Amino acid sequence: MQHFENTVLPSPEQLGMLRSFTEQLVKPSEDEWAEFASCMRLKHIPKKGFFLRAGEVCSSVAFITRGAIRYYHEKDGNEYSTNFTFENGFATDYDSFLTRQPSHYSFSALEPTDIIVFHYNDVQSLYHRSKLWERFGRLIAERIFIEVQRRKNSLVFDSPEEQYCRLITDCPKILERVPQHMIATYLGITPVHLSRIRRKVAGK
Amino acid sequence: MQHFENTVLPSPEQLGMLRSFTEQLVKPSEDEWAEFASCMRLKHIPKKGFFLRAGEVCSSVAFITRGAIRYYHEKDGNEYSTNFTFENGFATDYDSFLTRQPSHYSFSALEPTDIIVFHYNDVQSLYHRSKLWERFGRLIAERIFIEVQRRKNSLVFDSPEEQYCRLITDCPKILERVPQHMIATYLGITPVHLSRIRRKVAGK
DNA sequence: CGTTTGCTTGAATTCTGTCAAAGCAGGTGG
DNA sequence: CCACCTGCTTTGACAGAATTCAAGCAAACG
Repeated sequence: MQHFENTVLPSPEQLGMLRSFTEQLVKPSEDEWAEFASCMRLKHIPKKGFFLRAGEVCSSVAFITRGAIRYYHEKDGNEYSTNFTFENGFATDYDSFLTRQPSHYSFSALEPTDIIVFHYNDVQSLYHRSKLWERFGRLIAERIFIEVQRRKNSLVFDSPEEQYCRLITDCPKILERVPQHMIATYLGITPVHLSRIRRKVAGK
Repeated sequence: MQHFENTVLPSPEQLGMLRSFTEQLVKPSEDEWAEFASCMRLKHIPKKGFFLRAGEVCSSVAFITRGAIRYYHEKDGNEYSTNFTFENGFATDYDSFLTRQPSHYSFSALEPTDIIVFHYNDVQSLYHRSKLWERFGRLIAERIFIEVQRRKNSLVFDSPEEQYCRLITDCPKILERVPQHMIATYLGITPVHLSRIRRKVAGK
């Protein structure tokens, strides 16, 4: 199997970011950490480059050490953004990753982006060999479940205006680093409508 | 801690349902299964009774052996249904269960319902003691993640009419066993609008 | 039988999208 | 330095979609 990533190791700084993140959930021993680290591959994605294109099976999970990745779906010639992930977050189509089905989504970099990549077979192998990494996998799955469920419910219960206001307080990174027309489709509305909502909210 | 469940054991039939479900994901030994079974508590919920009320912390996970449970959210005096679970499914506010925060949702029985209940401490104890149940927890979390993510994306990308048509084929149980006005809020629309969609779809 | 509950329908209102045009900034080349 | 792109946001006018309110029906139930 051919990998296009660099084979160089993550820098100490990059490793530190991932280790801090990981240790919020589990406390690996040095051996366990070494096992985890042996699965890492470094990759750089230039601005507007792709981590995944719709139609491909998502064969890896990426931890972002720098930059931002946007998830989007194409329909009728338009692009609908479904999520954004920044440094210190994981980017993947976990559905496609787990089910080995082609993804309906594309992932492209909004900024020059550095990621640490874990391939499917390596992840499954970690799960099988180690109770600790099995546990880590559970905690990650629980975490992203909660995230997507909260967002789903917000889409149903909250008006676009409420969602936008919540974004201002909960997730200012998105407002600062993502073009407005992408935020609009993320909220399920048109860029035109978001513009009007902003005017209305600003006038308060 | 006081439990209101019966202390009687599940019937062989109920146990069989849960075991079949479980063995789709993991293959427990007899000892492991016994450990699992020791955590079970039986409970009956009458029609219109509650499994959980908004404001309470969800302290358990329920496997439904008979009946149907509806999840809903109250806002501005209206009820918005977010999910329905039937026999052979798990019912819980997994967000509240995991985070130990009060739930924003109520769970009530649409029909007389029998459930097998697992309490938080027992579940966590299973996770800690056994790699197999840790794995089971991961697979369950992955499964419900995929389910809620697909539903979220359907809410954004599909028109109410498309969603309704999909429901007809993918989930006829809901149409047969859930009142229409609850389905409407589940689809993010008003009962009036769903009625009009039905007329339109029927005319084809 | 009368009441309740839930579904349908019509009319008026509000919300949201479409289309087209204009503004605004940053970047580039002359 | 300026003129001109180009990509993004804002605005206005209009059309279509969805909600609200209110009335009418039908089936289910005590």
